[in-house]
Amino acid sequence: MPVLRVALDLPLHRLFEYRAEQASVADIGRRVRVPFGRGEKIGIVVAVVEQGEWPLEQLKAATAILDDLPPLPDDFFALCEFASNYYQAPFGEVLMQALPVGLKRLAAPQRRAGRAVKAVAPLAPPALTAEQATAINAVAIAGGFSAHLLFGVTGSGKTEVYLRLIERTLALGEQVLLLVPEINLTPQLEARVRSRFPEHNVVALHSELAEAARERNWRAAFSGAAAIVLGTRLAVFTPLPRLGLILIDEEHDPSFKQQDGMRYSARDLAVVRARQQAVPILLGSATPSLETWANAQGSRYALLTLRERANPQARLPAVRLVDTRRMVLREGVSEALVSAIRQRLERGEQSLVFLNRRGYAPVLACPACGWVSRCHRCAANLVLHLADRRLRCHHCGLEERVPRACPTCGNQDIHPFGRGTQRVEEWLQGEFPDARILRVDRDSVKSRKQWEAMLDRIHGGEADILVGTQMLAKGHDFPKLTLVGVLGADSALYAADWRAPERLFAQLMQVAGRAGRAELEGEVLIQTQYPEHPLFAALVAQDYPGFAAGQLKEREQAGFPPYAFQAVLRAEAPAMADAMAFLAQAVVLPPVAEHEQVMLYDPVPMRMARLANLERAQLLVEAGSRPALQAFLPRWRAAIEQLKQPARLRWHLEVDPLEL
DNA sequence: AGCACGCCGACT
DNA sequence: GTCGGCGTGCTC
Repeated sequence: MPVLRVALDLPLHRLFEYRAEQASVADIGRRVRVPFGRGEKIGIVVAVVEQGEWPLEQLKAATAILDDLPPLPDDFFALCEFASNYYQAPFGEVLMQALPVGLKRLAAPQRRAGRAVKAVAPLAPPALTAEQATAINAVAIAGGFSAHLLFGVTGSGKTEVYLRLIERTLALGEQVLLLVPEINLTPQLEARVRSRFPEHNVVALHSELAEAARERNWRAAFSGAAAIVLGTRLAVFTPLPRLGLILIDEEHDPSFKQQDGMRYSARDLAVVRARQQAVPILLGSATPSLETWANAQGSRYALLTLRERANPQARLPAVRLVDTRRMVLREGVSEALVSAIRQRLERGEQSLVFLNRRGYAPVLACPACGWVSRCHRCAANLVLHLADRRLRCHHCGLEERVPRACPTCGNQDIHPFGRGTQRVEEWLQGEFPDARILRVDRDSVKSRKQWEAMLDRIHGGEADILVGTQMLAKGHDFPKLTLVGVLGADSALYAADWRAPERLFAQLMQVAGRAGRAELEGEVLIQTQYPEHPLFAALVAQDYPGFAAGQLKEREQAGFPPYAFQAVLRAEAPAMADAMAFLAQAVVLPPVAEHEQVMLYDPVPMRMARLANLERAQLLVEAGSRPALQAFLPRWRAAIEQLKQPARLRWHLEVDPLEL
């Protein structure tokens, strides 16, 4: 009697066995309906054996092996198995999160016919620069697995390199996986890919797609009908029978890291997948992550640099610092920036004021008694949103109305402190009464539809001044935009997070790239109290390699990644003492003593110590090598699972955390 | 993760 | 006298 070994979507690191008379090894990779507890579940057949580990008479019979889909292939299992081991996530959970929801349901709802995709007229490809040709060739001639970093500033023509490589891959009859940070923010790339390959089926895979569309596209990818899969991090798991190339655009972007459930890096898994399937992978960025840059300086990745601008008419914007130390600012805005904006208004050009803080002011406070608007569920302030007269917590979503007087002492004279986009917008409107100002942040743009409408308005010249957060920094070409002003950049310079400079540099390079495409010269004005800071010097020189070298040196001296390998154990509970006590037990578990190359730090409350009424603490684990860390984690995790779990405590492990 | 069973407080 | 709190243990 054949026995099925089945992976189920459970937080357990083991498989379950079922009897199945008709089963054979051909069923490995098929979904299966099985009785579980008093109900039923959908699982995936991982193995079919003659003799299971459990006595046959204790096994239940599988209800049905589903064959509406071909079996999931070996390479899919291999990637999931790697992810399961590397991130300490249960295998069944990893497998199941990789499938569209429709395939995990017991009762399959009837499917409707898919809509046909409208064809677009193809565009003539532009001529290549020498550097582009070299890069394309380097990827094309490498046989089997090869990893490359395509390093080039905005406008250097990275996309054209992607498109040519896609073209070559399609010509070989192979499929392309193109991963992007957030598809909603980059409709231009999707449009460009579609219009370039009108003969080929391009499908999108991201979490904002409707369930049915996502399943349809996933099936098209799996069946081989789709030639190009354009997706966000979740798409890295998509089974592709003829995968020939993986591309990762904006590889440094933090959104490639999943922040809940299994906390994986889609970028890192993509490299693993490329190696497993012996295909080339190309990571593109103007400001690579320091991990990737270090790999490209060493021998792991080949470095392909695009120095020239693909459009020779487009010049790099001039980046200037505005030293605000001895300046009178009005609402945080310098006279230099005001007059630069005025100039643009007179010339009929657009300006962008970048401030990565939404709302009117980050806090409302009473100068008489020291009261500040606090969130009672989080260790955070409530942000003043004057547009709808609410105080709002940006972490848990708590909302309150704005009090007229101080809730503690009754003082009527309470003030907003600091500035967000709403306040800057309001002030600029007073300063430039005739200018059309558009605020672009998550409060003014809530959906993809609104975002597209906003982009249309900007492109249609309906705005003179844009005030916005990082939403505006991502790859959009605004042809009439010639000035970028940056406010509030300094806060990242003295942040406790040692990755903050890396993120700030990337963000400022990206937003600077918005200025002066096409024929008009661009100018970037960065207001700062630290004009001598090396980060700004590198930014003015637009010298990423110099900046990266400095950062890597600091990281090496401090023993931070990529020169150390980290994991964190986090615990959250209603009482901080419970979270801390749990971590204190974990520090002294037996495997800790047996792994001398692994160092465990003392448990500490997290930076955001309270979130949505839960107290949070964490414990950092560090090793000098990845193998040392990887040898330790499974044993430690198993021991943690055996611990008595205090009531209402939840914990998780994160490998390669981006934020501590 | 669900979902049972299993013993101690405020309610019809 | 019960409804229900969540602690503990199991699921092939």
